[in-house]
Amino acid sequence: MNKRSGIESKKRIINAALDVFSMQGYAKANMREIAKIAGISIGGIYLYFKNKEELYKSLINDRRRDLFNNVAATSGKSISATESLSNFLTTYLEYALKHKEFILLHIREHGFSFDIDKKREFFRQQIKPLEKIIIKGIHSGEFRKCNAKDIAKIIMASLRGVILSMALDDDVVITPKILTEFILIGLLKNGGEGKK
Amino acid sequence: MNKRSGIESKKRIINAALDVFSMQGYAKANMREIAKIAGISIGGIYLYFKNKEELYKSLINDRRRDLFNNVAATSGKSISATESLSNFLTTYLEYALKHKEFILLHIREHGFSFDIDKKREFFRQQIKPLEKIIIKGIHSGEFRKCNAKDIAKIIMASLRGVILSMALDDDVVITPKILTEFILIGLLKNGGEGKK
DNA sequence: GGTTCACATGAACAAACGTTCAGGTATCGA
DNA sequence: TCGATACCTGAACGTTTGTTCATGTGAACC
Repeated sequence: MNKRSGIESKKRIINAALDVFSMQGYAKANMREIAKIAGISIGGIYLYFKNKEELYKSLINDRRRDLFNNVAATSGKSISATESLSNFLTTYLEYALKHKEFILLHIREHGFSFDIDKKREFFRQQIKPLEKIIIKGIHSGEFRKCNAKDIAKIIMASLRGVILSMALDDDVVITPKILTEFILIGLLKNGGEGKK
Repeated sequence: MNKRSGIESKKRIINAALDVFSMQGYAKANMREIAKIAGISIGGIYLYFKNKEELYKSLINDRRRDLFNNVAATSGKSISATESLSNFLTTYLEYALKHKEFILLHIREHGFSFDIDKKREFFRQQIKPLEKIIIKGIHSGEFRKCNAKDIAKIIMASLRGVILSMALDDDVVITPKILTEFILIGLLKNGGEGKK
């Protein structure tokens, strides 16, 4: 084999691992296949990662940070709560479409494998900005009065479901626009003004 | 060991398998553990199921039929589309809470393991009644004009996400009532009457 | 040329897995 | 008591897996 830089080899391994882990799940994924796809020998992987678990964790943490930065980058800019919400949803959906493999992996393995605490923390941090947007919207009079915490949970859960469905089924396409609209105005014709 | 009826043994195996599969996922689940929990020997399992895959499939198919019957039982009764929708959501949420293990298993393994076609068919059949409800609501004037297919997809995806979140996080509790309300009236204060 | 260093290899090992099978046991009708 | 039947056992087998390690190779410096 050609001589390569350590950095390049590591990158190759990470990419291959992301492929294999997301296609097969952690348990079924096998180091030999990752090595093959990365164009390196089995032993080679262990030069860069202590073991399978470390490889997996490293992967997940990288991507999490990435997603988090993406969301942070688009928040705080917009003026109205409606706009903020739209941006929030759009950022997530677009990121998810770009990184299907990561999404699949993350949802598949969430709550089962190691590092559960980190995962819960991650999700909690995802909800926080959403809750803020809703509170802002209520205060500004854009949104109806509601329990911001509950609604944030519902929206986050729905978003997860939408992303999951799109990642799983190629023929499920839900645009940020139509999702935002649905979340904003609901189904009823008269906007449910009879309710509190 | 005590002598048991074949039927009882089979039941024990199915229950144990559901536990183990949903906790560990298909790949990591191991026959010896299932046997232990079921209170039978490894060899014993193979008296009732050809192999691991058949055991898994049998499990999944049983539960799917069960859920399907549940949904079918509560549809068609109600009068207004709003009521129908509420029933639909409630049935799913309640079933999901009762059978967390199955839900976890189903979502975890969807699109990855064998029998993918059956799974897609299952999801398509889930969406159909929902779409009908929406069309009914539009015709009756209860719901705003919208693309019923798209909205059905969004609602189904959201429902999946809500169920997933509740199954994964014990502290995420979303009642059918609050979910229904949210889907019906959305977030905006004025119901978005400016939109088409 | 010799030495050092970073990078790479894949046979070998131990553990864990799904599955098989030769045999064992309780129950019951004859 | 004697099969016959239904139910059950777990050692054994072959395979696959994660991981290790003795060994190899090319480039850079002296």
